Amino acid sequence: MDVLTKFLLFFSLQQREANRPKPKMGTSAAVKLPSNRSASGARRRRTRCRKCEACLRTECGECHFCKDMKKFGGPGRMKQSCIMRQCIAPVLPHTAVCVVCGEAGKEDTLEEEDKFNVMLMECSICNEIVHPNCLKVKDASGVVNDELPNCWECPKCNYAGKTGKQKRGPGFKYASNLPGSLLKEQKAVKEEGEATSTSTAKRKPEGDDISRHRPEEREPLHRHPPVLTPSTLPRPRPEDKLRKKRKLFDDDEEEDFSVRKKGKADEPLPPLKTPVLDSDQSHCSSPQAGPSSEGGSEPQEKGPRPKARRKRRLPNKELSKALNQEIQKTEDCLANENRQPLKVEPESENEEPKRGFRIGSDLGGERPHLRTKEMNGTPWELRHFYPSQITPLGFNRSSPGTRPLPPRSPPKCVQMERHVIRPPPISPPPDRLPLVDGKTHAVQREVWMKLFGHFTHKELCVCMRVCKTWNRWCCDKRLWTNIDLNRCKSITPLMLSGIIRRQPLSLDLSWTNISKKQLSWLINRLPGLRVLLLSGCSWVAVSALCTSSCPLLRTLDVQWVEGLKDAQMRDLLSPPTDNRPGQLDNRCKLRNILDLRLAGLDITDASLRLIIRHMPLLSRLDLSYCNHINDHSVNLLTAAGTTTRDSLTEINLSVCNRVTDHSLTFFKRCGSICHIDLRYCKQVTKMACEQFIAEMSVSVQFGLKEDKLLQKLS
DNA sequence: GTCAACGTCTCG
DNA sequence: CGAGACGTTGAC
Repeated sequence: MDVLTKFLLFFSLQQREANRPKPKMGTSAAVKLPSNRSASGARRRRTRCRKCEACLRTECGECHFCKDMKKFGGPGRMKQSCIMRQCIAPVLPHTAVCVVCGEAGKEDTLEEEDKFNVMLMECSICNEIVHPNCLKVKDASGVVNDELPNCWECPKCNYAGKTGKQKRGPGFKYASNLPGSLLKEQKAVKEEGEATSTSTAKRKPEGDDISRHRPEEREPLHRHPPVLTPSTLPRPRPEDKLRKKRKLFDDDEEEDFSVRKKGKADEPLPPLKTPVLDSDQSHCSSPQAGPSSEGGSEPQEKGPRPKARRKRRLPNKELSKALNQEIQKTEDCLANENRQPLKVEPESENEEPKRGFRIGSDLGGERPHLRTKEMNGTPWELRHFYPSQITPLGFNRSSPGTRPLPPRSPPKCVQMERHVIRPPPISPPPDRLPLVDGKTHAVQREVWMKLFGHFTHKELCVCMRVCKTWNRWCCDKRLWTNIDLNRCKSITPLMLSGIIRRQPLSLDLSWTNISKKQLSWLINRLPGLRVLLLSGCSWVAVSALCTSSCPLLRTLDVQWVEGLKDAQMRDLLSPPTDNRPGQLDNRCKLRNILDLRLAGLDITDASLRLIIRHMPLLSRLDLSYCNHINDHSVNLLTAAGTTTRDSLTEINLSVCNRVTDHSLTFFKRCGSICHIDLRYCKQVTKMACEQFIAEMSVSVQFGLKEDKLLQKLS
């Protein structure tokens, strides 16, 4: 598609957004909040949008929360939504009404441009829900938070200079579930990015603000419509995301165009502006407010929000790098994005002058999902705090805060850490590529898919930046069944998010520095994972498997894991010790393992006994370079009554110097053995191997593929 | 009234 | 600080 086409697409998306159905508002009967709940007023609980991909999914039945549900045999105590169904854009309840006029939102009755003033907006700081039109304070401007539908920082709070944190009432949840490490990392990442983005972030808001603010009061002037220039095209940048508005309700999954802000120097491409901006306002429909910036933690910081751009350190590998980039960009776009400021805040000067941020924001609106919630329902904060940053794939994006802060100090934002998890898209991707003229490209998706199937992951990441449709297509699980991050030094939150989005069947994290929390977080969100390669990782990280569930895991590679010995194997293989009601599953979490790779570990027969006991389906076992493995170990594995005796088809004992010829006699008992690797076993002789072949020939024909490498012939 | 699950509290 | 528990809200 050419740029123009993309833009057109963008516009159409915006329009859609504008037209998207709004939640019905309840009647005035709805609960009313205390009129003065200003700062601490109780917040209305939000409810599912019922339209996002997450809401449309069925429960996975495998996540932690599903397992707690009575319907899945759990105790039902946790009362939490399935992880995969956590709403991306929770809406105000139907019963919500304006604290001023007592009426529900009326956005359905107006055109896009006017909707904003008549829709209910919840202040993320004081929690007040009002129609912007009902506010008396006209001078001040509110800052819309795109991350969450109908959310903003109301003019009063803005004017007061409150920061989200300060103001934030008790209602804002934090993503307490997220792995701290992830968060931290993200944070770090963000900060890096933010440093650069600080100004931007704020700006955005500003720009946005301007545009968004009540039309009447303020002129749309502020907003500068982004100029589209061919060059500007769509690469989604982080910031863009920020800016984008999210379409809250849209079903589209990924959107992708991102517009660039004009002024970013960073951008590779010249900044674009979208002409459409104005229309963006319409986006407001789901304005979100969030204390944007506030990362919550420090009020001050808000000001200088980091720019959206993230500069994260990229992993060494190209793929990881590409993945990261792709994630960032794409997701930005996708993600819903950014908050849009309604008006310009009184802000600080530091910030950049309002630029036409909005541009980006508009675009951004496309994806609702982005706003996914966090686990346990803490998504809000994320959104509020980092509206822009939150993206499905990448948690962190540094997004600018809504409000500009004075100091540029790097934001610490504690809250920034929170991150939103966006479930993989559930809606079917478009079958054809939309063209500028409204028609579609003749070549169907499946044909493109065949083409994409020949690309490397790195190339796919590049393709994902081309346009929204390609983004969607290139994210197809079929193209990412195996994600290889082997030896990628830095596993970033964005990468983790990207992995979740792609739901690979096989994941190679070998020789990475992944942390326990990251791995735990990841595993819990990859219920369909079949192959997990963790060789060379630390035991601390691998220990995440002790508490995480990966029911379909078939292949586990923990070779050369530092610190993994018998005691650790026990922790890994032992069933959960929690016998409280509801914790019914006391079977080994790795009971379905078929292929276990333990090369280079200091394990003894104690571990083998556990393996025999807990892995009844074990077919392939790699014990190479295990110095404690000896003939007795082989005897155990092949003893009468053990499941491994019949299930083992391949065993690797190469470089096990304590194994002798005697082990070969034990293997004769194995009914299914097809491959025995005894290479470099000093105490195994070629003669013994030949004798084994001769004796087995009665029933099974073996051959020596290499010296001391026995393989069944056939 | 029932069911789902949000958001906060509590405990380890 | 994170995970779990649970009161309560919101939808139907």
